[in-house]
Amino acid sequence: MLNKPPTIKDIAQRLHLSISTVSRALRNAADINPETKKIVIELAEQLNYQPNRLALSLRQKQTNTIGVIVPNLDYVLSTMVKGIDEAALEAGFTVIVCQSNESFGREVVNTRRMLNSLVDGFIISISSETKTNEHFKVLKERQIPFVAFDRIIPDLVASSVILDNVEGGFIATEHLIEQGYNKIAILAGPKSLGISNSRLEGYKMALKKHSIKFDPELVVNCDFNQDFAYYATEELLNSKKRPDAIFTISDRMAIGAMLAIKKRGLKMPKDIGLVGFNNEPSLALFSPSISSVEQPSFEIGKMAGKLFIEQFLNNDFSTAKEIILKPKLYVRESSFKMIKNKDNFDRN
Amino acid sequence: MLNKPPTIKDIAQRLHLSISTVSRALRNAADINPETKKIVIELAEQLNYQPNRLALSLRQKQTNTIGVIVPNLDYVLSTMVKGIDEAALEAGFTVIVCQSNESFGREVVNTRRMLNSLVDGFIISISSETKTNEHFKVLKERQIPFVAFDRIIPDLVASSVILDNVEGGFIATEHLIEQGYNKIAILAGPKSLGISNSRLEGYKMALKKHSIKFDPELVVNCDFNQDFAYYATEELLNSKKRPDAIFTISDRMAIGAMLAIKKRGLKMPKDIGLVGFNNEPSLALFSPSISSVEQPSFEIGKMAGKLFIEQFLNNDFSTAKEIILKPKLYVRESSFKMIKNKDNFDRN
DNA sequence: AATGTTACCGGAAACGTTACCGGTAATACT
DNA sequence: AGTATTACCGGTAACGTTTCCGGTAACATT
Repeated sequence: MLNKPPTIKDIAQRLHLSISTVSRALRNAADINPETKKIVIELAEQLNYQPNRLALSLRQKQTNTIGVIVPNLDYVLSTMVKGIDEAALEAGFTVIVCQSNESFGREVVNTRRMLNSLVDGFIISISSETKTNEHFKVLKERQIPFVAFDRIIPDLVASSVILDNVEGGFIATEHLIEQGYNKIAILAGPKSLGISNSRLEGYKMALKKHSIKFDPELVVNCDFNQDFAYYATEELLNSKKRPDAIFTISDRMAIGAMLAIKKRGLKMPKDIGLVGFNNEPSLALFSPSISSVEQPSFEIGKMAGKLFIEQFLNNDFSTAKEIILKPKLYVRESSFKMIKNKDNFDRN
Repeated sequence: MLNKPPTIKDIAQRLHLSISTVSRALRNAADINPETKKIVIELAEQLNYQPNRLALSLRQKQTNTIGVIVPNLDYVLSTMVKGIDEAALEAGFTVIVCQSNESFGREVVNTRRMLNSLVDGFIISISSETKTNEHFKVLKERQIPFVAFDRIIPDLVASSVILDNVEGGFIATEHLIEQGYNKIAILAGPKSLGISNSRLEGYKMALKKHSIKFDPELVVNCDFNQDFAYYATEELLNSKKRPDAIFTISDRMAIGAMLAIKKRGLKMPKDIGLVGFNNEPSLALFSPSISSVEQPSFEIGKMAGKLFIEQFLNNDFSTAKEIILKPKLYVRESSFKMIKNKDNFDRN
C-alpha cells in the first residue's frame, strides 16, 4: 500500500469543499465558518496532513530556511553551528548545513545550489581558499540577507559576527611577554585569511607595547594543520633565531608544535612557552596542559543567527552591523612560569 | 535595483520562444534545433540563469537531496557526515544536516519537517533518547528510502551501516585480559542504546572466553558524558570491588575516567588499565596516551551514502541490507604492560 | 420591497518547472 | 502526386499551495 501523503486537495474532495476553503481552515484565517474549520482540522489530523513545504515556499517565495556554509565541522565551528541552530529554532527557522571542506569550488557550488530557492539567506564562514567574493556579491545584488561569521568575507561590506582576533593575538602574546619570554614566534595561518592577519596584528601590537622588536623571521605562515605546524616548529627550533615561546593561532597547530617540542626534548614552560587558540577541551588534559585563547563559539553562532533573523524580518539588507566578541585567555602549564595575573589561570 | 533571478519565462520572452522550447533547450533534450538550443543556452549563461529547484522538485517529485539526522556533530559523527557528503556528491545529491541534539523531540520534528518534500530520503543516527520508532515507521509506509548508520533504529528492519560493536567490545576487553588485568569494569552508555549493549556483549564474550566470571557490579550504565564518567570512575575506585582496568565505550568517557584515575594518584598502566572507544586524535597525545578502539568513521559514512543511493536508484525499499564494518584497536600506554600483540601498538 | 451588510465559500490565477500531446512544415519514400 | 517520416515547436496540464476576486445566500436596514 503506497501511501501518498495527503494534500489539501484530498481533504477538499472528501469533505466536498473547495481547496481554498480547506486552505483557509488550516491556517487560522478569517472568512471561515468555525464549524467547517473544525471538521477540516479534524480530518487533517486524522490523515496526518502535513503541508508540502515545496509548494508553500514556491508560492510565497520564502523557505524559512537558513543556509549555513562552513569550511568544516571542527570543534569550534560545530559549536557555532549549535548556536545558530538555537537562534533559528527560536524564530521558527530551519538550518541546513553544508561543508565546503575548505575548498573554494565547493563553496561556490554550495552557495549557488542553495541559492536556487532553497534558502532565504545565508550564514557563512568562508573557506581558507576563498580569495574573491564574486559569489557573494550576487547575494548583495539580489538583496538576499546574509551574515558572515567566524571568518569574514574579504573586501565586502556585510553584517558579521566575529571574535576580536586582534585582541586574541594581543592577550596571548602579552601573556607570554609577561611570563618573561621575549623571542616569541607565531605560527600564523594562511596569509589569505583575515583571522590570521588579525591575530598576527595583535601579536605585533603586544610586541610594540612592550618594546620588543618585531622579527619577520619569527612569523611562519602555514596551513591550519597539525603536521605543517609540526614541521614548522622543528624548523624554528633548528634555526639560529630559536624562539623561546610559540603562539599558534589554532589548537591543532599548537598540538603539532607541542609534539615537535617534546621530540626535541624541550620542557614547557621552562625551555619554551606555548599558547594555542580556540581552547578545545582536550588541551587542559595534555601534559603539560596547554594555554589557549578561547572564543565564545556558541555565542558567536547564536548572535549570527539572531542578526540574520533580525535582518531578515526587518527587510534590512543595506546596513551592515558588525558584532565583535571578546576572547578569553586560559593560562595553563605550557606557558605559566610565574604568577602575574593569576585570575586567568585555569585550575582545571 | 532589485534583480529578481531570471526564469525560463524571461528567457522565452526575450527570445520570442515558448517556455517549453526553452525548457527543452536547457536540459539536453531531444526535439530541439541545435541553433535555437545554442542561443537559449547563451542567453541563459549571460543572465546567469539557475533553475528554481523548488519548482523543479515540486514538478518531478524529487529533490535530489538527502536528509541526514544526527544526534550531534562530535568527532566521529562529523567524520561520518564527511563520508556521506562524498558519496552524495559523486552521485549528484545534496546533503542537508540536522542535529537532534540527542533530543527525541527534535529528532521527530526534524524528520517531519524534512519529510514534507524537502528530501528524497534519510540517513539517520538516532538520538540517545529515542526509544520508539513511530516516526520512522512512516518512512517505511510511504516507501521513503532511508538508511540507519552508527546507531541503528530499535525494532525496525532497515538498511544500515554500522560498526561491529560486539567485536569492538570484545577486542578491547580481550586486550585488557591479555595484558594481565582481570577485574575489568565497563562504563557502558545508556541502556536504551544498541551500541552500548553490543559493546557490553562483546565485553562479556571476552570475559567468557577467558573464563572470567561476569560481575554486574563492574558494569556502569551512564550517559555519554565526561563528567558522568568521572564520577562513575570515582565510585568504582572507592568500591570494594575496585577494578584493575576500565573499558569505556567512548573517548569522552575515557577522558573522564582518566581524570578520576589521576586524581586518585593511580598510575596507568601499572595500577589500572584504560581503553576508550572512537580513537579521537587527541588520545595519542595524552600522557599516558590512551588506548582506544577505532571505527572507520569516514567509510561508514560513505557506505551509508552509497547504500542510500543504491536503494534510491533501484527503487528498492524492501530489502534491508546490513553492512557491518570492523573496528581496530590502537594500543597505547594506558593499557600496555607487556608485548603480546605488538602489531597493534600505536607508535605515534 | 428594495437595498445594504455580513458571513462564508468557490473559482481561478500565480509561483517555475517539466511532460505530454498535437500541430506544422519540410523532407523522403513509394 | 500522394503519403510517411522527421524535425521542431507551442499549448496546456500538472505539482500543492496561497491569495485575490467575486458570488451567493441569509439577515438587517431603510
